[in-house]
Amino acid sequence: MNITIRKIAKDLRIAVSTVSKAFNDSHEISEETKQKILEYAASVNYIPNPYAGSLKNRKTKNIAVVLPEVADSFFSNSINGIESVAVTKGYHVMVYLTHENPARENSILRELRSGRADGILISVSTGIAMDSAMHAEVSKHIPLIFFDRVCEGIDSTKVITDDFESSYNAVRHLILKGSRNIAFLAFAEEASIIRQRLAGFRKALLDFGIGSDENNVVKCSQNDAENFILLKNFFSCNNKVDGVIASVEKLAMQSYSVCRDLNIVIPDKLRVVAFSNLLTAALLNPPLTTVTQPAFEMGRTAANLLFGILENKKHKVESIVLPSVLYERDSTS
Amino acid sequence: MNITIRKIAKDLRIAVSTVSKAFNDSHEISEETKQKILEYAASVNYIPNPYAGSLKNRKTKNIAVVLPEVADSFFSNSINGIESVAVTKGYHVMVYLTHENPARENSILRELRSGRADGILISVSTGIAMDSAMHAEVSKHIPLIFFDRVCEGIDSTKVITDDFESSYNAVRHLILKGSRNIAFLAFAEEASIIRQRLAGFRKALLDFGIGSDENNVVKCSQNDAENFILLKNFFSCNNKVDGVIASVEKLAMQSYSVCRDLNIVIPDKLRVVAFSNLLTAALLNPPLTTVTQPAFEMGRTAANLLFGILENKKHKVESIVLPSVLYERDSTS
DNA sequence: GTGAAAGCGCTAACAT
DNA sequence: ATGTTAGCGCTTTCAC
Repeated sequence: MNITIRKIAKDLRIAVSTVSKAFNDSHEISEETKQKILEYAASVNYIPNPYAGSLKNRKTKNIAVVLPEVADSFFSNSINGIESVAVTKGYHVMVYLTHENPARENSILRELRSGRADGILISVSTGIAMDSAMHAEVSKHIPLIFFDRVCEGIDSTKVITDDFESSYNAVRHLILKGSRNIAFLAFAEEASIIRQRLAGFRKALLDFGIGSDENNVVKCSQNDAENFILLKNFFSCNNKVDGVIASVEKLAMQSYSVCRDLNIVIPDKLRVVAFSNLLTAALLNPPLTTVTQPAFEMGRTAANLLFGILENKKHKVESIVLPSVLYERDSTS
Repeated sequence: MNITIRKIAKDLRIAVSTVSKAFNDSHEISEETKQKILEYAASVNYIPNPYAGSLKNRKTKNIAVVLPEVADSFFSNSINGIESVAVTKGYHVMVYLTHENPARENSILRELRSGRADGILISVSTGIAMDSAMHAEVSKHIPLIFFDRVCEGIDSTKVITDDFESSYNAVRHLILKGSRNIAFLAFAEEASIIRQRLAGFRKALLDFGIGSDENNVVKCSQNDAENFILLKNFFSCNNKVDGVIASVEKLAMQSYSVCRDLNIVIPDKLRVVAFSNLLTAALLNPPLTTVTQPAFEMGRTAANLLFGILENKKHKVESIVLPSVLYERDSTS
């Protein structure tokens, strides 16, 4: 059996409440007994059960991080950001993966209403409506903060990046480098980030008078194999396309593979810029120009916001925008 | 206030124990009342508090995954493997990052004795002794399974890969391709995996009569900036080196950067093979030959083993070895 | 088949 | 300053 507060009390012949108060550093306990208790506890290696107290004060010191996936440099770095502040606040991080499956995401959120964690940090998967009833409902019961991929229609705190502007800038960059026929590889148009990036793309085409050809928006799917074929077809059949915006990392990788197969030389024949946090971007062949999201900072900011809410209950809904940065490399030279 | 079992009992004018039993599908409850209770519960959206029961039966349905880092393709993929089985078993995954800091790792393990999670899956950080007292102690109190980076001296279940053999094979591969002066970039020699990989390296040099020159083992540090300088010096000063084994992904990336700076052409002047799970390995310049660990499977296997222990208490200590595979690419052609 | 009551480990009134 | 007691939400004997 584990050692409990009650056992300590018995061993020391004092009341459990005294022991409890000693641990909570209550001022109504004499320094002397406090010391005695702490020392004894340390000697028997006492570690409080975190969930016993949680029953009363409903604080587990756990937070849930809900993500589409983890094997992705954006998400893994945002976990780093979240963890960096969780550690300092004494919180524990639970990770939930939705694998871009709305049904799975909903069931995770439903479960999270149980009180398993005190708050939620979420980046919604594609297919989740911008006013998802489940997300709205859950956020009413437990502090929930969206980051990166948000439900725009729900009035909850959000931490996002300037997708519209950075997409606009990426397109302008391609145009300045000489591209005139630019394609946008859209991953799941329902996602907030993709909508924004697509809007920035269209606005740039318009502003620079390149003409927005709807055919230049390639609607990709969730399936890697399908996308590969899709992209192969697209690039084979549209050889006037001389610039491409990959709206997510995966699509950039696939574009590289496809171009290699098709002997399309980047950037000579096709310039590529991708929304990506890949550490290896500079080592690719050719080095990849990226729009890089402040993943770590977004995670850190979202976590800070959540702990602010958790610690003093006052929930001022806010929307924070952290800028992405364009790293110019050889794929657009 | 949240809806509880007690409220349901009151609303339905029955005893709490009856409600509890209904949820646990007890046979001593009539189908009729069971139905009534379940329906009512669903209608009011009842979700049991997971930690209330945990006080009695000490089962939280949480497992802790302790890792050196998460922004690494091996670890993120092993999380995927772990999650894939946790989901089917109804377990929740808590992620702890040690950042290769033994002190941090020990404090995490200490905390984990609190009962916050039912079991632990851990890949130890460098600097942790192979017979770490803390790890040994914790594993006596709570099911703990090592994966990949283990404490060899502790008698606990482990899931590893064939580091010695795959390292040996990687060296042989370099030799067959023509390399005669092979260096080993060692990341933290204390780590179990590095020791094994180093041993495989030395054995191969011996077997093929290439002569093991201790100077060819570069002891790298945890610090990226330091390593960059270290490697730059090494490659500048040792231009007879014509093959290199990067014992971890990071060191491969740094070698690529260094070679680019030094105008060392891979593989003409230097062949490179790296222990790595990088998805982009094939897209690098040049495509990188890798020894790839079965990350997903290792996570999945470790999790299955843990749930086995958790579910029927019988703990037969075992050591499972899953093979890595060598992907030959242009960096060693 | 259903209910009453004790108790899991802890906190927080409320005494003393 | 210290002790008593009543829960938190649930499970689990043990009665009925």
